[in-house]
Amino acid sequence: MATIAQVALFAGVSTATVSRALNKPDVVDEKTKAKVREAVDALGYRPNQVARGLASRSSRTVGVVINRFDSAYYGQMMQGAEKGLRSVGYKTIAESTCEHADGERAAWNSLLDRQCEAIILHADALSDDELRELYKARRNTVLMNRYHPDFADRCVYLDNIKGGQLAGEYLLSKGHRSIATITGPSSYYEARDRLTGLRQSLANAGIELDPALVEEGNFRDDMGFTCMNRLIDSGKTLSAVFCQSDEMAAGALDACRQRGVRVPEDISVLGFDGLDLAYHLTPKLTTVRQPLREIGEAAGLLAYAVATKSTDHSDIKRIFAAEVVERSSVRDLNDGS
Amino acid sequence: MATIAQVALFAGVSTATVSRALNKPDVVDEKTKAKVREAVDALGYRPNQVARGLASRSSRTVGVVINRFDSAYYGQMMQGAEKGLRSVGYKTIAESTCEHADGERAAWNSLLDRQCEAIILHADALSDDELRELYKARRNTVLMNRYHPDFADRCVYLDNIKGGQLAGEYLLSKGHRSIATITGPSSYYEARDRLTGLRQSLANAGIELDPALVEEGNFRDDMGFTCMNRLIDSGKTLSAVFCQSDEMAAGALDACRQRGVRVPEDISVLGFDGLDLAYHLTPKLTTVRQPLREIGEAAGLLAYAVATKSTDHSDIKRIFAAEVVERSSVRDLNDGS
DNA sequence: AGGGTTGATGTAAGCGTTTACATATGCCTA
DNA sequence: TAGGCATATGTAAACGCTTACATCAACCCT
Repeated sequence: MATIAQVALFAGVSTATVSRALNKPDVVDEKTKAKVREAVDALGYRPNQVARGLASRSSRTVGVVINRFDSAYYGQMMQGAEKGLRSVGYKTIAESTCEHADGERAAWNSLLDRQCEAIILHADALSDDELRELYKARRNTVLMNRYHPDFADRCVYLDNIKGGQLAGEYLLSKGHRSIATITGPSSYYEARDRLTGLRQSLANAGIELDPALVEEGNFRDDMGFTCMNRLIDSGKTLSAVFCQSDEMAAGALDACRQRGVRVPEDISVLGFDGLDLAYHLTPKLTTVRQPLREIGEAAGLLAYAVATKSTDHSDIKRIFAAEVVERSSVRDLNDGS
Repeated sequence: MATIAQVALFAGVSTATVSRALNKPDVVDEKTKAKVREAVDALGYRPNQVARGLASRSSRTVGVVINRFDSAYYGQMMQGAEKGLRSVGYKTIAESTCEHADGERAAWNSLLDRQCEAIILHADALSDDELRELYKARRNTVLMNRYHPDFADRCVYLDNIKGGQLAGEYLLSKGHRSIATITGPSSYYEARDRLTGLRQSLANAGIELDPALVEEGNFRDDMGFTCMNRLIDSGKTLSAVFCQSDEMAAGALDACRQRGVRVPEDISVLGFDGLDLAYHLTPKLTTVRQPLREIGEAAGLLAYAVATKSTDHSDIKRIFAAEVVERSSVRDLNDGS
């Protein structure tokens, strides 16, 4: 609770000298520094970072606005972002929005009011147009795991098209030809991209994705359940279904179990995300993993670069690639032949 | 980026009046307020919360130090805490520590330097003695889901003894008599308490817990796997095992599957925590749920009370009760008789 | 010896607010 | 009409730092 003035008094120097001794040690005399150190220790002085921020107009803080904390998906990105920021001495002030556009806007504003030097936004609800407005108003926003064409250099994201391709190629490589998919909402570009990627990979193999085999879900497990049931009811032959999220895959697995279809013997199921959840499912889910922690960390680093106005941040990775984590929910059809 | 001085100039009043118009509207004239409002709108003025905090010496911020964000367990508490804090207009500045005592101490200090008015600590690594020191130094710390006898009124936590009892009583009610348990590390009071509770409930039914049937795990799934194997290998008869975490239960389920013991036909498995994970396991795991979001929210509210030095916070719930969430991993032995 | 460097420190003006205190105006009452 | 009291506003001093600028001493060079 001691102030810099008290330290200065104790050490018999001016506050400016104390400040310099602490912040730019090379410009102050060794003996003076010793006196200051002594005073600091004696008084248990710790600089008030808020005052420091006000005076130096740099809060060393960035805001994170995120849908929610209590899901592994967001949690991993949050973890990565905070880690990245912490590694450069920045603090993370976090706000959840419960998937509400008003919440996202309000959080963005109030974090700026707190003098956050940059904002990491995981915007689910805000439209591209609104994001453009925000970005115009204050150019210090970083989009985490979302791509926006107008400020691509402020986006850290997964290449979803490649992710979809990877899913398709993997299934193809295991001998699957009749492939179904349960997508996310078509209003999400992630969902569209993954579908596009899947289509492309099939097309490369001369296969067209049967429209009757694509069900639109919402990334959540109950829709995985519903869509899988629809797929089964359709009576179409299908050997594999690619779910655009692990949660939907979990629902799909439940549906299969209830209907007596065995996974992977009768139908193979491939997930997407690579959450811990996938590991705990039965059968253990083969899935396309997004490197969420890495994406979060990169977003943190990019936010730091933005905050410090460092012009060159070409060293920060912004586009990430998915990878398949092979477990036991996809059958290798080549084996049996 | 407008400052209060510019607003004052624009409105033709003093900065003090602008400040009052914004913060205590009832003491300023209606016409003046209108002028101020106009100026605020015209200039797009938004008060600098950092400066405001410095001047009024209240940052309206509390710090949360937590092990990590990327697990459902911590995520839920984090979600609750942030929600509680947000509901009273406070910001959450969060730091993860990766289960490291140094990290917890460093985070605690640096958050205080940032003028957090209270700290919510989920301390895993810090010992009771160290916590006592911290608390002595600054009495504005709240312990989230941890109990410390020396400052019980600053703790929000689950009644783990009752939780253990509940587990025992539930198993008993389903007709189980040979009960095994896989505990957390005995260095954790939670683990000891849950075990105590289990013992008590069995004792009430005239049963003594067989020491050979208690395995010490570490709350994580690999140890659940290992311990379950040991239990099976022991050759002892047991009809149910109570795992002190859902993760360990997941591991235990895996072990059973590998060894060909059916759950719940051959052995029943009861979890603890009530994470989403439990729902996705096969069979769906019956578990003793801790209300983690509620605990987090209460911690947030208590932190607020501490921050505002409100003397009476008897309305804030501090001790929470677990509840069993019934699913399909525990067999009802009464049925078959 | 005088002028120019260099290095170390002090002085004081911010940073953008809040707030105690002073001042001014109008109104009521005796 | 003077005194007292509200009410509304302004003045200026904080809050705890940083930092541009001024100052001063010591040293070096010609």
